[in-house]
Amino acid sequence: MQGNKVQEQRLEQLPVFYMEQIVRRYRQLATQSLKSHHAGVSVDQWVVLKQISENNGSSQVEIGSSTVKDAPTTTRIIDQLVSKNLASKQLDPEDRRRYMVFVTEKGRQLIDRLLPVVQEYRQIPVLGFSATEQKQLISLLQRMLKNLE
Amino acid sequence: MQGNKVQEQRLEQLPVFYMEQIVRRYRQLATQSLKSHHAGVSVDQWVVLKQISENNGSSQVEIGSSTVKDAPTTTRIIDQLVSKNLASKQLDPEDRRRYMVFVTEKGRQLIDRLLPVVQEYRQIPVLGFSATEQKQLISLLQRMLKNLE
DNA sequence: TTAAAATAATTGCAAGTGCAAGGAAATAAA
DNA sequence: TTTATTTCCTTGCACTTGCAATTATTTTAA
Repeated sequence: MQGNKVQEQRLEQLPVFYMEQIVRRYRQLATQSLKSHHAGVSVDQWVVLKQISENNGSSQVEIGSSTVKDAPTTTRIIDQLVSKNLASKQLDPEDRRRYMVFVTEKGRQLIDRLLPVVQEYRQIPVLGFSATEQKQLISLLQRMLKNLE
Repeated sequence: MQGNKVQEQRLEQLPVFYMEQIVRRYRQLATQSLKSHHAGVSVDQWVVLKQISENNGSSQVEIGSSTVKDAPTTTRIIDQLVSKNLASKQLDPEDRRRYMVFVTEKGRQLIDRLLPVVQEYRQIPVLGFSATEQKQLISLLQRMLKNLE
């Protein structure tokens, strides 16, 4: 029976299988690290806050596209930052559909304080990787992403 | 000001940044593919169902550990499969804490029907990858995972 | 000028996930 | 035996996320 059996494929041979675990554990690690430093922000909030600071005054869609999050998610995260007084929104007078998003002074201070913390846990997954290996990895990942577009 | 500025790190240099996108798009692709073939099961349900079929009669913790999902998630997915008549649970008479999980005939038929579909979309992310590159990738991912343990 | 289409942001909802807590049964220790 | 610990599974809750629908505004086309 089943003479034409398709070749079996184990989960352990699927890159995505590992990636799911890596992403999950990495997020746990990051969450934990932020918490232990009393960051007061989640991983996503951190990423968006940092991105705002690098594009101060840009719109929510711009923030969203640079962090690769959809519009509703971006809205919600920014609102969380605003309610924590780390960011502020201001209607763009030249296009009243848009909000210009800014980092507050408190937000900037938080960034300065957390930057070294973040830099540190970001290195953990690639501990022991040579520069070449890191580039290789990134390149492979970019190709995968392209395949999925 | 800020003379000792930490070296900036762009999101585009973070492997995890790509992995999140890859995982997300891959899941979308898989979901869509299953739906277009009227699978009637989600991606996670598929993975668990397949895993059950390869370890017929094993307990939920065993299923969970082989798919790397936690106990509550495993319970819920299995219950979904049971309610769809694709799997069945049966108390282990020798250890009445455990349930032995089985694939039903309907479940087995579904697996046979979906296997080629799944095999196909699983190849998409690594299209154009040589065997060597795939091995390299897996190896790098395994090292990352180890770093995170 | 008016109508249609596109864009920015928001809201609501269904579904999934992680985590903590709890119940039942088995095992180990007292 | 009795008690304590461990294991397997389940339940509840808070939180996130993807998706569809909606509003307000701007841009394009008629």
